[in-house]
Amino acid sequence: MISQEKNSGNGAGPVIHARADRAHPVTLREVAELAGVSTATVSLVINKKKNARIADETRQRVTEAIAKLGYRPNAMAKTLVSGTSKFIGLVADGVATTPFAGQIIHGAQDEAWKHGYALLIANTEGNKDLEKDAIAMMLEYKVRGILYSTWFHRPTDVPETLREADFVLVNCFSPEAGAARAVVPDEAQGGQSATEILLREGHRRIAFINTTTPAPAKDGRLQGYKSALEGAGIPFDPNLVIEAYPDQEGGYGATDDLLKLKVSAVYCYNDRMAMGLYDGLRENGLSIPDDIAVVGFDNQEVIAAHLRPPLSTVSLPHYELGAAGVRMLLGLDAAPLDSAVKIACPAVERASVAVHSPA
Amino acid sequence: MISQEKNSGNGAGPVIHARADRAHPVTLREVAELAGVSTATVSLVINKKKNARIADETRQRVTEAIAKLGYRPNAMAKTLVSGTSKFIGLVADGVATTPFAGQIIHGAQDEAWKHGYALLIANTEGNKDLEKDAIAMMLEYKVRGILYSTWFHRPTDVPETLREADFVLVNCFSPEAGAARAVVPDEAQGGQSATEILLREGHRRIAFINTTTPAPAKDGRLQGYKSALEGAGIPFDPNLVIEAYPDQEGGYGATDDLLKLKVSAVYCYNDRMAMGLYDGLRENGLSIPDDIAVVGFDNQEVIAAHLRPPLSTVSLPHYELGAAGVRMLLGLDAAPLDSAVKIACPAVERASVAVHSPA
DNA sequence: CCAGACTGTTCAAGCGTTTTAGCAAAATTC
DNA sequence: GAATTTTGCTAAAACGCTTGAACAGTCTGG
Repeated sequence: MISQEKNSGNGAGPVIHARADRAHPVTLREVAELAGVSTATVSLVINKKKNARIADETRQRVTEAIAKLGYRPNAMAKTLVSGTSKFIGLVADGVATTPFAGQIIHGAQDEAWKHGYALLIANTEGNKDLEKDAIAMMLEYKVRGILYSTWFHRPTDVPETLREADFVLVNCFSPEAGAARAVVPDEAQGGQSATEILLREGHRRIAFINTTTPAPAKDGRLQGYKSALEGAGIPFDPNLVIEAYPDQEGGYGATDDLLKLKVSAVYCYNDRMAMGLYDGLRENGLSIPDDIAVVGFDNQEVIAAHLRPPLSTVSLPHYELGAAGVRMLLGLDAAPLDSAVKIACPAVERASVAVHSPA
Repeated sequence: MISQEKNSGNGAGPVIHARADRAHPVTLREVAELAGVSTATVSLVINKKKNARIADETRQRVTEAIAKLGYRPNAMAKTLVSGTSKFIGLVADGVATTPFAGQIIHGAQDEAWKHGYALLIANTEGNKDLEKDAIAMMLEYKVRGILYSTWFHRPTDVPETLREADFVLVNCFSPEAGAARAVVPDEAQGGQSATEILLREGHRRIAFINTTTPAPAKDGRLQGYKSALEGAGIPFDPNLVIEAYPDQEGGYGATDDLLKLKVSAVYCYNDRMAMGLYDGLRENGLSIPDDIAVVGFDNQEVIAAHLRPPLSTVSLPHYELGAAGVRMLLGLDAAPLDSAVKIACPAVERASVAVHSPA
């Protein structure tokens, strides 16, 4: 409607450029002039100041002028006055590499939005120079704070410049204690939940195919496996833990070793290994879950939900990590400096573990 | 080093807060005072103005003052003066839903960065209200322009407010001609490439499992299949085209129909269908690629690269879409209003199609 | 040795807001 | 009906920066 009015008189010629005429953006002053008041008044009306005393009639006139001109406040000017912007920076090392980062972004954005903040995202793909530039850019835009995130859970150095801002590590943590606020997934609890899915169905002899790659997840998930067994009164047998590279090929390659263990169930370090293992088991004529039950870890949708049979697994709470990071940054959640906050990894049960209905 | 200096004298007590002291950000004026010059001079030094005449000695002093104070220009103030910001907005409907969006972001960011722009990303997950807020936010931050992207190639309505900005549609297009600049994948060429992978290996009777869901991709990929056959002098046989829902289950379910066709090769609408088809073929005791060759479409890494055997497919050029979108926005690439620019979908050959070395 | 050119630097206006102090007029009190 | 309070609004400074005009000095050529 508005742009219609603005464009009236342009005739019915072909569209030259698919955008409205916005050579000179409308400013507060113009609104003020049209409404016949001062800019101060317009500002007061716009921001609905509590103790501003504005006559209803005036408020009305201003509102109309705003609508008529299609006025948009200039956030830059606003920020200049207030000192800090309504931006939260998010530097990620792998938005493109992995589907996970998307969830962190999503969670962070929803939470940020809720508090009136917008996300300024920089994807570094691990490039340190880019990272430095990205942080510099964020500092120049006077972000409220920065979320520094990694695509897989790991220790990380805190870049020097990051310390110039308020920041929270997301899905990573600083090895030096007391150095940074951080939020990470609770690997141990996740590993325990994964194992418990199997225990609950009566499995007693459960193998764990761990990763060969050192990582907090490697230790945590193993720890969880042990805790679960202990909780079920089953002694931990190190022979039941084998290791392989954490991808499809690794899982496939572990098949033979696994079969030697004569277990009725196996818990894989991640869904990709489980996917490879599916192939290996199938080639051996074994059926899931009847011959052997399988659980994974990560809940990587494209894989887990669509394997045949669908894979029981444990979710990495990326969405929650992002959201919690924002809350910690804004001081809404407790954020200890001495240890990372842990977010639960919820179990997701699917058909790769038989559901024995109680007799 | 710098922050060391600032903190010297703080004693060796425990770290209270993991961030530098930045209560009052350093301004241009402070730098000017320390250097004993005017703010104008500092500004000139910082921006390396061509025709600014600054004594080396002065330049030196200013540079030192900047370093010493750890000065960061205030981008907001800069923007206020210049009128438009160095932001490009990117609204996406599915950063979290799909791994693809990450590539669009990545491409857009790399290209934007190259030209001194930062990306202001908003993930709407399809929510129209959110979308409107997001666009409003971008307009208030006076973005240079907006990239409006969808996670799968489709027609889309252009939101009214989007027209207030300079914009480009990415991975989508407006059904009304001449209404918007747009960049999309070249589905037809992709479909042709996919089919040609099979033709090149001597297959003559090739099935196409298309999707049941209407989409530009459905038509384009079929079109490409036809062109490829035509190019090879093979008449198009509609009976060789079957349709199924475009996911693993759909591909799996299409197995029986496919087998009836007695083809030596099949081209699937996407990788997920191919993944399901793998299961179906395997259950029928058929081996890939010896009994039947398979190609997919999308090049969804987690799937295609890691199936057994790895899947030959065609890449959706998301990275390029993002990059091209930015270039079109900035006027670096031609950007016709009357039809979308098409980006090639490159073939990715893997082991699901036998490679017959020439005798 | 002076006009003109050049060099190095500063002045000051302006970008679009917010916000505090203050002012005039209207309403209320006694 | 004077004093006081309340109401409705505005003036002007400030936020941190850029930039064209202007200004002293110093060179240069004639």
